[in-house]
Amino acid sequence: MTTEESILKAARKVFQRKGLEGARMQEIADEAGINKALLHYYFRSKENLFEKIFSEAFEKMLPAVSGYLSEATNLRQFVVFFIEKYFELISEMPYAPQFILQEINRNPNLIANLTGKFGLPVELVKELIKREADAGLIVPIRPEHLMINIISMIIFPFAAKPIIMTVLFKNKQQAYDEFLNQRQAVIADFVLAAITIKKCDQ
Amino acid sequence: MTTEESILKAARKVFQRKGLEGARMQEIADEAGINKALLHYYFRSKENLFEKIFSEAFEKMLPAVSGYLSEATNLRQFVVFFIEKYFELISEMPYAPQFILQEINRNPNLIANLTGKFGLPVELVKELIKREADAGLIVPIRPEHLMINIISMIIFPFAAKPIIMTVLFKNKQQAYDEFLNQRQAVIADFVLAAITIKKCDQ
DNA sequence: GCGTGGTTAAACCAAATGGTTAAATCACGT
DNA sequence: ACGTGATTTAACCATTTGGTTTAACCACGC
Repeated sequence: MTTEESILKAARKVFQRKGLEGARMQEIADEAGINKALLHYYFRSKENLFEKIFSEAFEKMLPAVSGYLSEATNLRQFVVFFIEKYFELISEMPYAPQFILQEINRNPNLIANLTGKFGLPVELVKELIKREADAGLIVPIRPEHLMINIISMIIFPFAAKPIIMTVLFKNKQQAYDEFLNQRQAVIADFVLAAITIKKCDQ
Repeated sequence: MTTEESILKAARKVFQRKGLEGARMQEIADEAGINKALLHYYFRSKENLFEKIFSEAFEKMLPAVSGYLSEATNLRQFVVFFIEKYFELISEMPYAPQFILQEINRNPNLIANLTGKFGLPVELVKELIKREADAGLIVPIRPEHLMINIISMIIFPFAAKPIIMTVLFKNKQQAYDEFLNQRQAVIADFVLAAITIKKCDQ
């Protein structure tokens, strides 16, 4: 691992836990196993480094999903595939959502710089919903609600990990990890059950 | 409104948007329409003021719900009532969840001071689920997953407001507010549809 | 009128922090 | 051996920021 990589790794960790204002350059240097001078030798300023970490996280979290989804031919397929992909994504960067939300909350301008570059496949979902609702296969639901429902159920337990672990699992790390692992399947079942109209062909 | 109240109101606003480290005492004073000297005259230190705002938010968000829920006699009732109450709560303090999550993420010790004072009605839900699943009324589901699913779908759209408003609603405040208003009913329908087993008595 | 407590203004202090600098060292290929 | 870029050390600077202090002011009830 090059020095630059270890700096970025350290910056990711510190920024994502503490936020821009809470992070200390010294802490990032320590975490990277180098000193402050070298840190500035690589990345001139805190803002500079932060901007790299933030946009990296932002770009990874949003558009990654929408890309390979156009293939879905029915809603069930879409839902299962979407949940699978998004779960993979967030498992790799569990702190990113909380980090992004906090920083945008603190400085809404951050969103302006990145707007337009991304999107959710609302149009596709809208079409799938319309077609299958007309065919009596699923309950009609606004695509925005469906998407947000799914994303909420995936992201929130990662963002709220410390609280949930305390309130629901007596701080047992293992019990919580097991809980998280179950969720991909649980959410898929939950969503499909919620939107599917069951046939009564008895 | 007394000076103390206006300080607390200002502190709530600034702390919840910027976090402990991002907040400036001067900004809180300005927001309250007073000067820094008076701010310290009322609340000796930043930590002191922050602690008040944080534990206030924390205590309001968690246990408020679990109290008046023991009355529920069936799961449907519980779900509807829980969603209604939690929605009321969060509508009054939409920034609280994001704030709490961020601060706990930054300093996990914050959770230790408050542990044990609260809880979610998992036992009650577990009983209701068991009874009605045995009776073939609902799909069996771990109570923890059900609770987290519901809470996720309620909280997340508030926490992610700026992003969702941009990605899904072209920054139209009105469209987003309308979306949020729909969610109480949408979530209730969604959850009930997900857990209910429909009778085929044709 | 007078004291008391809320309030302001402005200057001030000490600590923390982002950032710089200078000199020395180290590792490496040439 | 030499040079170059990476790295360290340590001191240093300027700014920000939480917090204090002092004096004056104001409104109020007694």
